[in-house]
Amino acid sequence: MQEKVTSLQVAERAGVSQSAVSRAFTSGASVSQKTVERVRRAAKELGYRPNVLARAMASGRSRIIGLVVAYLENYFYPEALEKLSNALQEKGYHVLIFMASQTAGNIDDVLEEILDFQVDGIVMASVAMSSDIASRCQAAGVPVVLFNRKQDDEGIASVTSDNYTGGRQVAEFLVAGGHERIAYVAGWEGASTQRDREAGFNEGMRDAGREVFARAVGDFHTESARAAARGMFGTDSDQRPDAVFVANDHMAFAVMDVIRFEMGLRIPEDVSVVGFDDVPPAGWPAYDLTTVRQCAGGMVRETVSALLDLIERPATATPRRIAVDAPLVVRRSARLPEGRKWKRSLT
Amino acid sequence: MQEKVTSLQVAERAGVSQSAVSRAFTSGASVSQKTVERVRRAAKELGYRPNVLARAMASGRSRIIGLVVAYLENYFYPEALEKLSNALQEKGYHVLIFMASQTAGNIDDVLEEILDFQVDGIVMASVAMSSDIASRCQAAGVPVVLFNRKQDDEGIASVTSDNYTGGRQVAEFLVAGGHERIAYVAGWEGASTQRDREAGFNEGMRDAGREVFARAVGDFHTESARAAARGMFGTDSDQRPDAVFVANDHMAFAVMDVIRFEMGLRIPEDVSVVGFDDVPPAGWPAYDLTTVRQCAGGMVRETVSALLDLIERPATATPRRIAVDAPLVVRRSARLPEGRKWKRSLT
DNA sequence: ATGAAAGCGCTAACAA
DNA sequence: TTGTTAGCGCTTTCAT
Repeated sequence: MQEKVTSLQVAERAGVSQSAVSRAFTSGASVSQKTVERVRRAAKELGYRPNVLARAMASGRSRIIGLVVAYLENYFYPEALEKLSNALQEKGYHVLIFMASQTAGNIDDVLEEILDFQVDGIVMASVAMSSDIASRCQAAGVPVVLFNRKQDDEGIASVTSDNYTGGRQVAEFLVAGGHERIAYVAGWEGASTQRDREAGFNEGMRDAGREVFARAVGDFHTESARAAARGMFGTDSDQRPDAVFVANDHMAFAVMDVIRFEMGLRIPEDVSVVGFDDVPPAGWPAYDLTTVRQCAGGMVRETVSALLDLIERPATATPRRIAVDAPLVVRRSARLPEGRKWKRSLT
Repeated sequence: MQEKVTSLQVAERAGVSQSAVSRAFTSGASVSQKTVERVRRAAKELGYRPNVLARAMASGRSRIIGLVVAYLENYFYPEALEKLSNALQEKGYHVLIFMASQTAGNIDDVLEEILDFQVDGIVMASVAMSSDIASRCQAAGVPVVLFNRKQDDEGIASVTSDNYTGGRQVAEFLVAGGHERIAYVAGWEGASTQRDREAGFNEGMRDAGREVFARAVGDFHTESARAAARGMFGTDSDQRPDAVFVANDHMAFAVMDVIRFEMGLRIPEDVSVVGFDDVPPAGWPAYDLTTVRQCAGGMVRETVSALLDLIERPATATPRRIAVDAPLVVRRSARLPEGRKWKRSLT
């Protein structure tokens, strides 16, 4: 087992001071090109690499971002996580993961643990955060960005899709499709995504002079969504919705399966289904789900940019609250309205 | 923004030495109960929490585990990641994520970055690692466990399913089902999982006095798998397989979709399909896929146990190479053989 | 541009 | 059990 190589040893070998070694590995430090080369060569010969932890200690900046994530069951999150980690790596930051159960107390504990690591910033994905928690981070001087959740509090940075407009579009689309009995399957009601999607949907319905025919709660979980669908569609044909907007894709798949395989109904002939997220399975032929796309790439870009701004320019940066465009992706799970406005999407 | 509270300040307030504070926060240290209480109280009043990075520096143990992961597209990994992170958190370790593209050079860079963090251990998931890389870690004194991959080298710890036996069972199952033309869709051929699954499958076929009717490579990707399926099933009925074993579920979904929606064939009446992994969508009614279950929970347990053993007992521990049982889960995507041996699974 | 020196906040001998 | 002391490996003034 190879001994640990320190900057001091490199310094000796290169015939410079230890600080020179430090500077040679610090971009933007004031060192001559010559020194850098000598140090770099000595370092290579010795197999030296700077110790990130020591650097973090001395500089007070760890270049670690804490990511709190509640559940990876929704396939939107793995994709987002992958992109987030990549984007941060490119900026020289790394992601320390914290799985949090939705249980209230847990988030608090997790937060303490995160702060213990002296992280430079925190991304909270799919976590309903009390403003109290946010202020604790502020107090500790650690910027936070909510990902795919938001808070009423203006002081808390967040990046979401434009859930409201997304929900609204679905209402317009289903009304235009000539549906008579349009229902809604809600996600977990503590989530801002759920609330905004439903609010937009309701507003769209109201503007069309329509009412939501039925509503059930699926809590963003497969089993609850199935139960909701059974209650909603297990009745006579004139009491049953002929279209349903489901608050996310993960539940929409469950709802579609109940409709087709338990109720024996056809999609979209008997029932149109629309989801939200556009996770990969939505594009698989077995579902071919019309849905509102959450652009993971765009959301991640905004998140990274907002967070790094807060970290690197704490004086001037203010918490952004961003809503990324969320276009409707028209596939075959829902009847296509007449007219050129609604065209089937190519993917 | 609250000032940083150090152990020294706590010590002063509690009227003890700074080391006493350190001990009060170290389990198993020799401190009197009385001191612990006084320190804890002072700490609470000041809002003090130990700085993990400083502790890591001083002790030489970061309690950080580096996780290298190549792609989260296969839904087996999100589940495994969630469980792994949780299991490690319980043991007081945390997970630092490194996304690696499959590109060869990239893994090397990523490895350097990981080592810079002075991680206590490394889990490499779904990464084909050269033994060279492994020995570099050994040299640096950092234990590595491969997750869902293995190496010929005996010195490298790994945890996989029993892919060989899994593949074998599939052959037996499909032969027992009375299939005449049994085909195989391979994953990326650089992966040990692919090779072991195929080897077991081939062996099972051979033992039954049968040959594999057709073979194509899907590289573990949706699009390649679709292409493979098109080539395989786009022919006359007597030249077309009546059963296919696909090297993982992710590809199996793509293959099923091509068979049903492009070729217009029925599953399992015309073609039986069997996958590998048992990711959640395999249980969804739209697929209802017969598959070999990779028990993520069990694999994670073994991984954590093997890794912590290596970390905490470096003297005695030897790299384990574990193969976790992988049972066949019988659903409706494949014709059920006669007899009591093969019973439909309940889930 | 370079070096000397003082920490960053903690752990770990060593003494007492 | 407790306090004292010496680092862990780096960054960062401050001189030069």
